[in-house]
Amino acid sequence: MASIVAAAWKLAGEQGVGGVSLRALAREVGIRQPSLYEYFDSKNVLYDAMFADGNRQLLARLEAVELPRDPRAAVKAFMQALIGFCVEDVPRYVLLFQRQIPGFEPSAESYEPARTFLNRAVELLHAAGLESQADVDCFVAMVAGLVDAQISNDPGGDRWVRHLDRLADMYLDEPKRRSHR
Amino acid sequence: MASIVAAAWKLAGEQGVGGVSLRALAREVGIRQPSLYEYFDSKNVLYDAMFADGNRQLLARLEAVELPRDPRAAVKAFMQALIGFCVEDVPRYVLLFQRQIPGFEPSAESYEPARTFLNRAVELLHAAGLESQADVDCFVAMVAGLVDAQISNDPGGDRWVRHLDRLADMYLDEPKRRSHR
DNA sequence: TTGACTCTCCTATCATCGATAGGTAAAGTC
DNA sequence: GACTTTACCTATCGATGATAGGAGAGTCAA
Repeated sequence: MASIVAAAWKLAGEQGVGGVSLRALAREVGIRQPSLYEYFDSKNVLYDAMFADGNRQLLARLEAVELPRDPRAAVKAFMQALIGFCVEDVPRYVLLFQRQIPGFEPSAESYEPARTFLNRAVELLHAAGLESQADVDCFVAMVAGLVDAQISNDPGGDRWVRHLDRLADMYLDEPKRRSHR
Repeated sequence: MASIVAAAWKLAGEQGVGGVSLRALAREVGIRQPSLYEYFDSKNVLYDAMFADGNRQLLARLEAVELPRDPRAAVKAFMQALIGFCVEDVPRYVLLFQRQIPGFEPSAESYEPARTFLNRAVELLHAAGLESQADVDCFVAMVAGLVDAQISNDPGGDRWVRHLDRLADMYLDEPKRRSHR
C-alpha cells in the first residue's frame, strides 16, 4: 500500500497530480487497474492517502527545524522551512494546499497533521507578538500569497519568496506601530 | 457563440469550471455534443473564450471605478473593486486566476486584457510610491493571498478581505520606513 | 483432511468523457 | 441552376474511473 502511494507520487511528479491515471499507476506497480480497488475504494481515497503522506512529510520536516530562541527569528526559520517544503515539490504542494483535484476533500484523519502544524505556526506567531486572529490571518495569507506567486510565475526561482524575512518583520512590527498612534 | 459561453458560465456556476461537460453544455444550448465543435475546436478553446470573456468583464468593472485623486486612496479603491470581482463569482475567479484546468493555457489574445489590467495596477502602485519591482511583487502577492484565503476558507464572508485597507497602508508605508533607517 | 472463509489478483464490461468521421439539408454565392 | 459553405446530425473512437464476478492461494477450525 505504501509502495502504491510512492508510485503515485512518482507519476504525479511526471504528469502532475491530476494526471495520475489508475491504469498507469497499476502498470507502475505491476498489477492491473481493478486490483488497485483492493487497496483504495476510489481514486479519491488514494488521493487521501497521498494527502496524509504529504502532511506527515511536512510535519517531519518542520519538527526537524531547530528553532532559534528569539521568537521573531523562530517565526522566520519556521516559515522558511515551510516555504522550502512547498517550493521543492510542486505536485505535493498542489495536493496539500490547493483545492485543485475536482471531487477530492481530505478526510478528517488525513487532515489532522495539518491542523497540528497550523497550531504550531499560530503558537510561534503568538510568541512573536501577533496575538489577534486578524493579525495571524493576515500573516498566513501573506505567506501563502508569496508561495503561490512563486510557484505560479517563477517556479524554481526566488523572486517572491526571498522577501519573506523583510515582510515578516513588517507584519510583526505592525501591532507595535498601531499602538503607538 | 456568445450564448454558448453564457451557458457554459451557467453550468460552471452550478458544478464548478472543471465540471462543465460538453454534453451537458450542448443540452443546455439545445444541440448535440459534436455540434459544439462547429464553434470551438476543442474544450480548451471554449475555456479560452470564457477566459477572454471573464477578462473583458474584469476590465469593464475596473474601468467603471471612479478613482479618487489621492494615489493611495486610488490604490485601495482599485484593489477593493478587484477583490469584489474575484469574490462574487468563484468559478470565474478560478478560471481567470488559478491554474486549475489541467491542460488549459490561455492564448495570447485572451490574455491581453489581463495584461492591460495588470499595467494599470502597476501604474497606480507606482503613483502611490511603490516603485521597485520587489515592492510591487509583494503587494500583488498580498492581495492574491487575501483573496485566495477568503475564497478557500470563508467563501461569502470577509474575514480576510476586510483587512485590505490596513495592509495596503502598511505596504505603502514600508519604503518610507526603510529609507528612514 | 476437509470445508469455509478471506485475501489478492484477474478478465470482462460499464458509463462517461473529449474528440473524430462522415453524412444531410438548408442557406448563401456565383 | 450548380457549387460551396454553414450548421446540424448519428455513429463511433480511445481513455477514464468504477463494478461484476470468478480463479487461486493461504488460513483456520471441525
